[in-house]
Amino acid sequence: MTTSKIQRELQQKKPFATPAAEAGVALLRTSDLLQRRLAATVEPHGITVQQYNVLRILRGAHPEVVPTLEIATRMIEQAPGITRLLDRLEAKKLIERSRCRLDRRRVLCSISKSGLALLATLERPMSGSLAATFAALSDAETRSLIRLLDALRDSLNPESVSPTQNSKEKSK
Amino acid sequence: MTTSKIQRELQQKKPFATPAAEAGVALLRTSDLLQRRLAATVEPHGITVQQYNVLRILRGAHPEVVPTLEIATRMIEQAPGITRLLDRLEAKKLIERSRCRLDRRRVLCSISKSGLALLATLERPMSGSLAATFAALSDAETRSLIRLLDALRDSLNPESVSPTQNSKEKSK
DNA sequence: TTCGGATCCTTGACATGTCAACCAATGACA
DNA sequence: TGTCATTGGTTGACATGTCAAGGATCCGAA
Repeated sequence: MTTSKIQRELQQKKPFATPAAEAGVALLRTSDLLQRRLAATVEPHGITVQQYNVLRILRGAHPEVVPTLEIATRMIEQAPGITRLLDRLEAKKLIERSRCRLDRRRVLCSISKSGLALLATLERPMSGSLAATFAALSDAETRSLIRLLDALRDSLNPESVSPTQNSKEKSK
Repeated sequence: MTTSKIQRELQQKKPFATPAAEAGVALLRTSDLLQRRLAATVEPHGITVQQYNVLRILRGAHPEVVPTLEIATRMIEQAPGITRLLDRLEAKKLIERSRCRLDRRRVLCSISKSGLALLATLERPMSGSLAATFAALSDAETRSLIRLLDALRDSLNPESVSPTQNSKEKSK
């Protein structure tokens, strides 16, 4: 075909210069759409996708607790965002926070009973949204997609960013 | 392998329930990383990736002009976000806006000379970042990825959202 | 020609994310 | 035991996105 699907979606006149450019746009756009679908799924329950992810992390660790910055690492986000995200979750009583006794700098987080209940409620809708989305692909295709994305993340790791990328010096 | 790559990245204890769940997380996470890399690429030049995309759209139409809502459609965003995004671009003198004479409700946007110059400057760094990212994949793999993502977007289109998804009525 | 409903944005209020700067606690070393 | 860099988090200022509501304009029918 002469015009690609994504090109039509964007009503773009000119074709992409490289396959990489097209794949990049396709990746960002597809992810954005998925993000929106998932957001629409959790939104009626008063949380965002990010908040949902934090709850999942905390449930995964349950009954152990997780320090704030470890959550930040597992999400991709910066710490300040996590602090406030946790503030909101705590305000909704979906998590609990307490200072670590051994190291009083640390704040330990854990999921509350209602947090667990909310996750249970969201289980079906969320896996339904995912299933509906990936119904477009066969199992083999889904696994293939996973493999390709895994390879991409390898070259996207902060460490492997080429020198020309970095405008800011991070030396000590 | 018993534990997937993404599972290790998230330091997740439990394996994914379904391939769809794993693929969903992989998609969102990979896209987020790409988004960050691209953001780091344009940031030294004082714009965001979204602003860059708007400039690309306007350059694509140049010398024709584009009404605000058409930009909103091509980006995935809602209109209010676009208005303010355009405000910032106009403040930086990268675009120009004017009322349409035939239909005074419309605001027509076009890229300015310095907008074009900025895009020219960003050409190399941006395609470099994309190339570096997709260097991890062969051409055939990149095309395969594009195809899989295209298929996903088909089932992610707002129209094809299953009824149970929609909490809000959108009937007229 | 004038009224009412659509269309195209824009504005206000608010959620959330980022960077820079800060505070508090820890831990190592003099 | 005092000092000081490091670590873990929080706060402030600001950018950007969302939803709801509000102009302004257009258009078609009475």
